[in-house]
Formats: sequence, structure tokens, C-alpha cells
Amino acid sequence: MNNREIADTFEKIADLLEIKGEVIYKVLAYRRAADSLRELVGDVTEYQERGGFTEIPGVGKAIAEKIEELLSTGKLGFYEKLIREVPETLTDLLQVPDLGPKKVGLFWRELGVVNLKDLEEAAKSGKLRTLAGMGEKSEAKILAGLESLARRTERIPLALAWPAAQEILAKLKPVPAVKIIEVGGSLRRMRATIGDIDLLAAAEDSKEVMRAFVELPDVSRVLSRGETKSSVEFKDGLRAQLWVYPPQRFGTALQYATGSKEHNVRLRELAQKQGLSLSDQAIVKPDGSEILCAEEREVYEILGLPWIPPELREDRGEVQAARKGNLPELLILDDIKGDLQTHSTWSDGKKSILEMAEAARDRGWEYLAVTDHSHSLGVAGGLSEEELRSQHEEIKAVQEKLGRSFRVLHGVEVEIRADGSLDYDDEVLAEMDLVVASLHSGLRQPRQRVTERMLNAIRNPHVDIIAHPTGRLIPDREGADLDMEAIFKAAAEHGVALEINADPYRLDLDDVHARRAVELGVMLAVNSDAHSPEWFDLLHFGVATARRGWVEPQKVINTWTVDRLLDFLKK
DNA sequence: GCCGTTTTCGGCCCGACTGTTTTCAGTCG
Repeated sequence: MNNREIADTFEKIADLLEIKGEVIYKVLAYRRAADSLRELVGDVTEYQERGGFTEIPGVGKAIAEKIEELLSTGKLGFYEKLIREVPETLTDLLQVPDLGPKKVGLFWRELGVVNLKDLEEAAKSGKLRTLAGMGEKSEAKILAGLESLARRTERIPLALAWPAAQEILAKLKPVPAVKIIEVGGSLRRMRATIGDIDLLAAAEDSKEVMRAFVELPDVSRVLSRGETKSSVEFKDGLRAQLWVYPPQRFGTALQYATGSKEHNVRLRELAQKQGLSLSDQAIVKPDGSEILCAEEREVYEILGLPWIPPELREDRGEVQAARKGNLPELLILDDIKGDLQTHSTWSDGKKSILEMAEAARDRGWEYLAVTDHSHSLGVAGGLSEEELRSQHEEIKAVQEKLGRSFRVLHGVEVEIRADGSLDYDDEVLAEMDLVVASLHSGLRQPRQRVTERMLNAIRNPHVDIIAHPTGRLIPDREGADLDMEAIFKAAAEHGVALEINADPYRLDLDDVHARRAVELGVMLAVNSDAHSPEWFDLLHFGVATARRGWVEPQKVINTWTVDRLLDFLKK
């Protein structure tokens, strides 16, 4: 079992215990352990050697023993006993909006409801409304929730949520009462996928803002409407909620609504230790008086912390680092000096090498690598060795046209074939300025085989960068089952950089992997994989992913000057 | 079930909205 599978087991245990009516703090303990395991950098088995599982935050003696049992037998007696008592399928019911553990427990005990089908029947036959604390409206809400669940596509990729949020912002900014409006939640933290869009506005009077919000075009349903908070669902199923606060309270509100929930818990604990109480409204002193924060920065200052960038707010040690003054100097978009994975009309790109290079130069970059596909990727019009050589002539011509102040590098994105060999001979690769290697096929090979292919590419003396290492596509395709630790170690040893692909449907490496890679001494490259100049605009998604991985600019090879970069490529 | 700048026992983050309630419970973020 891997980290995620163990975490899922504990999450399930937490849900079942909560439905059963176990004391909430036991439930929270399992949930915290699950979160910890999910966020763990590196493999859980490493803790067996160094100090044991109780070194993991939120894991004590009891849970450590359960991890041990899961790792050695793949099963857990405690869990098997629990699901004989509380039907496992009850956790599906928690996915229904407005339905939580208390009511699920109630329906199960009173009506024998154990799955979504039972629930639907009970609601349609009017049985739910007869229960204590239930009524007609609650019953109707559950039916609506069931419909919404059937329609809803899990989490929304950043690729869709980001532009949608920008559109909403553009429509609400002109509302006269709106002083400030910003994105909060997981979108502000730039997570790869978003649950719903959270928006924060500052206004003296919220009524006008709320009205404009619930009356946005394409709103299909108003889910709730209040003076401080409203939420809506759009026709395409996307959901958004808006909080409105007076300007003098905007700082605490934005901090609160940005999350993550776990980050906020850490902050409130810190506040408590100082005798303060932190909420979305204000910081309250022991004598009951309020400190108002118009700026988010002030919230952190009062708690004795530097401002923590939203991308770090995942409770992955950022509060502790802030207390010690050890926050990283994160990569910013302006640090990027060029793109090291781009395509032209020679393969599946939409624009010529000249057009791509001019667009890159006009963005103020110092260099661009043209890295068209190699021949075995037929669908993308991969280049034969002869075509690659004639492409070199065109690169030279473009370079002459642009002059010496901007450098065009002749690279290639060479296919790592199913047998682990590369698509070009070493002599051909040796002629290139830059070799990017990547997997596009055989992603579902068994762990050992696909890992070995990747390691083979890393060991090739001509390979400089591994592009989109896991091959994941958000939200449809999981990455290959790679031994990432082995890959990071090999990449560090052989001086091969790993890419953070900025395409918001990829974001690969992800944040957790990027952080671990840097810890192990691996260099990174943040590339757009552009097939036309507009794709350069996607780079900020890659930068955000790097920031979420605590990545500092000096670890990213395309923040370097062209001379330093060429030196690295040569080695 | 976990954990320690109040503590090895007794705590464990805060508030809005909704619906069913005469004062609160459940859910969500």
C-alpha cells in the first residue's frame, strides 16, 4: 500500500466513525493522520527506519500500529470489524450536498438507508420528512442534492476555473458599491483542481453586490443568499460563492477565505496561544476589543509572522517556517528568461520558428528552445533525422535574422520508446543544443518497467530535461506508476533537470513532487510546452505550481542567463 | 486518538446560513 491508499483507508474510517456517532475528536484524529499521509513528501516506508511512524504529524501509537498492519498485510482488522458494524456504502451518501454524517446516521438507523438508491427512494416516498429535525424542505433539498451529485464533475481543473473566475471578476468590478474584489480559496492558492470559485469583495453595503452576483448571466440556481455570503451554480455546473465585508475587515476576511482550512487552524491555534481569537471578522483581544485588519498582511503581522504567500498555505510547515523566518524566496514569473520546451510547424505546432522566437523576444525573454517531436510520435508529425538536420538550417537563419541579443536553441523532444531506448541515435542527440526526453506511450506499464525506461533516459549523457515526467492529464488521466524517489536521485546524480510543465491540464511535476525533487538536489525547468505564442501565457500556472512546491528561482534552469544555461547543458 | 510556550490529562478553530425549531442542530467553508 502506498501513502495515498493508507490515507484513503483512514479517511474512510473517519467517515464511518462519524456516522456511527463516535466522539468527534477521534474522527478528527483519523482525518488529520490521513491528511498528513497524503501530504507526506517521500514514501511512508522511509519512516520505518528513521524513528517510526509516530514522527508523522498526527500519528500516535494507535494509528502507527494500523499503518504497520496495512503495510505488512495489506489489510486492517479494525477496519474490517468497523464495516461489519457500519455499512461501507454509507460514505457515498456524504457526497450528497447538504447531507452530513448526522443525518446519514439518522437515515441509516431509522430507515435502513445504506446507499444512494435507498436514499432516493426514501426521499421520493416522503419517508425522510417524518424523521426528527427533518421536514419537507430538507427532503426536497436532498433530492436536489442527489441530482446535483449526478451532474457534478468532481473537481474542476485550474484550466477552466481560472478563466471563469476572471470573467466573473470582470463583471462584478464595475458594480459601484464594490471597493475591492478578489479571488480566494483554492483558486488563489493555485491548486491544480478547484472545488468551487470563492470570491471576496469589500463594500460598505453588501445588498447591491449580492444582487449583482446572484443575477449574473448563466446563473442557473441560487444555492444560498445572505448579507455576508451567497452562493450560486452556473448552467455548466460550476459553483461560485461570494463573501462581502466592510473594507476595514477585508484583510481578515480574505485571509480566512483563502484557506486552506488546515492553514487557518494552525493560525488560530497560534492566535490562541497569544490570548487572541482570530476569525473572518477580526482579531479579538482578551478584553473583548477588536483589532480590524483592512490588509491581509496585518493579520500575519499581529500574529508575529511575515505574510505567507497563498500558494504555501497548505499546512505543509509554512507557519513554522514563517515563525522561524525561514520562508523560501519563491520563484516569480519575471524570473523566467526563456522557455525550454516549445513546438513549431515542423511538428504539431501552429506557428513557424520565426514567429515563436519573435513572440518570445517580445516578451522580454533572452532565449527560446525549439523542441519539436521525434519521429516515432507519428500523431504529432515527429521529425526524421534528416528533417531534424534541415531544421537546423532554419534555426540558423532565424538566429541571424534576430541578431545576437536573443538566442534560439535547437532542441528536440525525443520520445522514450516502449523498450526504454530513445528515438534518435546518440550521434544525432549530440548535435543538439538541448535534448528534452519524454514518455507519451506505455504509461500504463508496470512500475518497475516504466521506471526503468525513465531511468534509462536520465542516464543518457545527451538528455538535459525530462518533460512532463509522470504524463498525467488533469482530470482524466493519472500519471504513470513511477518510482519517483529513484527518478529524483538519478536526475540529481546525472545533472538532468525535471520539468514542471505549465500546461494547466498537466502541471507535471506537481507541487509535492517538485518540492521533494529540489530537496534531493534536482534542478527544474518551468516550460509552457507552447504550440503557439499564446501558450506562453500559461507559464504562470507552472510558476504557481513551483511556488506551491516551495521552489526558489536559482533551482530553475530557465531563470539563468543564456551563458550559465549553455554551461549546464554542456555538462 | 493526538498532543504539550497553560497541560502526560484535558483539551482539541470560528462563524454564516438553513430549516426546524421556541433556542438549536446540522452542514459547510
